[in-house]
Amino acid sequence: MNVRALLTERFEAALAAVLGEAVPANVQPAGRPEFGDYQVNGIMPAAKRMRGNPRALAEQVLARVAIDDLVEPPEIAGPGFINLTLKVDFLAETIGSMPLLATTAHPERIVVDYSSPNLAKEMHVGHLRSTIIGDALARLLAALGHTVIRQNHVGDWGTQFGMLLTYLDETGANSAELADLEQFYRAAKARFDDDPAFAARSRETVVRLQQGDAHAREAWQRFIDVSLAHCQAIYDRLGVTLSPADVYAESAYNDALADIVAELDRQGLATASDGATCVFLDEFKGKDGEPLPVIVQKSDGGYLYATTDLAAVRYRSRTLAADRVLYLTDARQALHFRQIFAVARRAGFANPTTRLEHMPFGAMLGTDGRPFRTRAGEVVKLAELLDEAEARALALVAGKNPELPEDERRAVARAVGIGAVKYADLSKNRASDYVFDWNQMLAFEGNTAPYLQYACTRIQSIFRRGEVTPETLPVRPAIDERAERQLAVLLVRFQEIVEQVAEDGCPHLLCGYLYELSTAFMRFYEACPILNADAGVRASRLRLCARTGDTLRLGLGLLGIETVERM
RNA sequence: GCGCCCGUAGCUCAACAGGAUAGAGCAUCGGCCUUCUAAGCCGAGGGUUGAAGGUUCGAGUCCUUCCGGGCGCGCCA
Repeated sequence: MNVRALLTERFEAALAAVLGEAVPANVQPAGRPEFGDYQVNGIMPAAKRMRGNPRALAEQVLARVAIDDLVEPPEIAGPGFINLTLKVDFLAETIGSMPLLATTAHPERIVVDYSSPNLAKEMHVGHLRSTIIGDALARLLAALGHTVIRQNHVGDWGTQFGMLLTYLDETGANSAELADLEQFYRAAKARFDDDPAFAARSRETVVRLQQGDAHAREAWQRFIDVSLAHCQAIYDRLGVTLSPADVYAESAYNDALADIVAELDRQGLATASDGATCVFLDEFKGKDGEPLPVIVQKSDGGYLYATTDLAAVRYRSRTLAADRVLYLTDARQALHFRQIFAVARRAGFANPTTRLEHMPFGAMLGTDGRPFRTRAGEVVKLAELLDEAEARALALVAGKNPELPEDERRAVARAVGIGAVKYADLSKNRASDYVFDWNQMLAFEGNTAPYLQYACTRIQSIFRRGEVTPETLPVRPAIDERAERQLAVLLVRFQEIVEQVAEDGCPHLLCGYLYELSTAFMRFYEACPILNADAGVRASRLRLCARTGDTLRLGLGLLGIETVERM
């Protein structure tokens, strides 16, 4: 149940009845404990528009609003806030009988375009954000009952493939030698830069490849297969839900590109400019107000990523029948996607009802605050990052809990290490730049995955020790102590947080919530004896534990983070 | 030059639609393990939210100017 939405609905109905028009109630979680659990902030702006007295309006609204099943008698505070305190009965009933997460009444078909590495190179830290944030959103949207279509738009067709295939051809490299893609890429690049004849052959190879030359295609396929296998190994290790079936590569759009340009031309949107084919839209101006082009075909006849992205929009909107398409890419591509979406709308490649949303994320910075540049030899491969994370976690687990058997210790280290890496990324607002810092990422304290995982194990441990199964517990908890109440109020907020993340695409909100929930649980755990309490209280507190554990596990699950029995 | 994003405690980050006294973690200092896992809990210090104006009952949030950083701007993706 979405408590915030419920309160908003009730207050907006009352506001509409009083004012005769719809105005936002702006219900938010209360900023301070003394203000209750939620506060209504919409009275003051509404009163201002009506040139009325906010407190008087608040009284009128309170006379009309039907909320006594949910909250204690509300208070009007300050210039016109309404403070709401949830009834203990409502908290107990919600925790006792409402599902953790209700599915949406309006399921949609949602394409999530994420990860999308370039297959010319091995995956590195630069691919982390798209992969991890995208996967969390895909899981979360699916859990809300939407139909999620994952699209891994891998780069398998760029000009650098000419260089790689030519080098592959010349060296006759086998699969084992290809295993280190990074090394292979560097060697090919060095050759390309040093040897003009090799560079020329590379460019010819691109042309042959795009013409469908059998030999070139065979070598290309061999290379792609190796590279994709690398990616899949990383996905499996990360616990990312992408599979080979989700790969829909750039090359898949090849056959549509000519038609995209032809269609733009047919509609009079295409303009020849310096030999290239461009689309100019009024809303995009460059310096001195001169129009900014979207180039869809080069002067040599080749197509560009803009063309491919337009074809992808059309495929997703028409063929996949998406209601919504989410693009998880670098913020640097913001202008590109604004242009693509605008052109796609104008040309009718996207149905008018399809929502196209770029969900950008910030740049990768080093600890010095400078942009994290991928100079040759300085990229951190994802595989190495994950090795390091697991090794650090293993050392920590061994120190903290030496009694754990070897195999379990390894499993815990994996969950903790991988979880820490994913959570470090998920817990930060994706719009901000991202400081890549080993120590920060692998510090297992505070708002981190291990803290949340630890809270889960504490709960598990209580049930083990008490030899209690949650099914035997009473449905409704009694909520008497302050720590119990604070925990309960957070527990009933889960639905509203998940729905907000689904809307905004910001998993850090869910992270913040889960962390807050965990700290509330830790305080409850310190303040309220559970197993040693009298039978009635004990059962009630175990019910709160069970609900907290279920919420944490589900929440972490939506983020793609594993939990363990003990650690 | 034009445009987009960013600037919050020493560091890394929050602050949800303009709401009430800007919050966490790390680091620093001080407490708490003979009772459910101390990866924990409790407490202390630490801020002119880059600067200056403006809008209003109220601004970290909106507007203007400036400073500082990042990125983008015709045939790479």
